[in-house]
Amino acid sequence: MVQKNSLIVIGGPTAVGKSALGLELAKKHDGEIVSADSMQIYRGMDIGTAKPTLDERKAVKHHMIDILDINDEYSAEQYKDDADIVIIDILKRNKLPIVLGGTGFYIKALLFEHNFGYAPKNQEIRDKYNNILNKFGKEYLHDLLKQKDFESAKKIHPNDTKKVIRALEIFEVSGQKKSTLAQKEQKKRYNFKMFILCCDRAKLYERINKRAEEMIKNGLIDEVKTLIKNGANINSQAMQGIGYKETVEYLKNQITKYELIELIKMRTRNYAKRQITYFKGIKEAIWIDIHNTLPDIVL
RNA sequence: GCCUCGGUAGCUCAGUCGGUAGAGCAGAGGACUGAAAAUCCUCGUGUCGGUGGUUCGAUUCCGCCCCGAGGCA
Repeated sequence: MVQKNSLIVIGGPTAVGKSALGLELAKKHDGEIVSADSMQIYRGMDIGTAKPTLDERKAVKHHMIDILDINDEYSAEQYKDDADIVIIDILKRNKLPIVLGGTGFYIKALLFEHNFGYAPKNQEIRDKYNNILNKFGKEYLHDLLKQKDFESAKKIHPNDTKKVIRALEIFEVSGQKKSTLAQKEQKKRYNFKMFILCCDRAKLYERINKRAEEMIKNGLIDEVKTLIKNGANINSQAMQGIGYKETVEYLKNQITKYELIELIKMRTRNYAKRQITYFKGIKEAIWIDIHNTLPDIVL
């Protein structure tokens, strides 16, 4: 039996079969799904994100899906805040929250204390450092971080300018170093039991390839056309999703339809691999092979 | 039939003025603390199309053959 105030977490690479398991668990244990997916959160992105169908969402209540407009920005921190509200509400109604998704960073932000104090995104600061980057280069930017936060600079590779800039941003916004703010021991914010679904790599890639073909057949290209027609910014966070940015390239005649499909397959495989690596880093995770008979998860 | 250009890592191609070769992508592993479907790091031996010749030594030069693309007829 699950302790009071605890939740189930289901993670794993894309296309492994998380949704099906989540639905099954929710029905069995009177649960509700709290999606942890950085792309299903956007309205209008359905086919390319393999969003649960309306029927599925009618059968089991889903949260954290379709809550943003296509051009909205979002962050792991905001996800944590929004998901907290949802989870507290589910628990209040004596139901089981099932956090389910492939965005490991969101899951981690939700489950563990990060204690970053006040260091939100600041576009001006990012622009400033991006300008410095363009003018003086990666090494110069990294040297700046060395002066301000040597420990973080040591951890972040000079080529990883995105993370270098974020560390600089933290320092400038909060006046504190990222390296001292980051806690070594991550305190849990919830009682949870976490399952990571996985399977044989070759089988996973087969599923991914097949799903990419189906997305095209099911109208991904039209979905992207509609999004753009309705004002989607091609450079928005959402439109960087796999399948979306590639379809934009196709619509600009930069790649053929065949290339589009193969690109989506490849990028999704790359992504799945990164997801697996990310989840490997979470000690609490219990790994389950989906190809053995669907696991009977004892709560 | 003749001429030209190709045939090098799973793929696309670089290169070796003759001393057995290297990038990108793929693939594998890894990182990730307010952009995460993002961003970044590490890992490259393959009869250099085949076969003869020249040479101390050929993937590199020469001959012949096979395959592909184009041109002339």
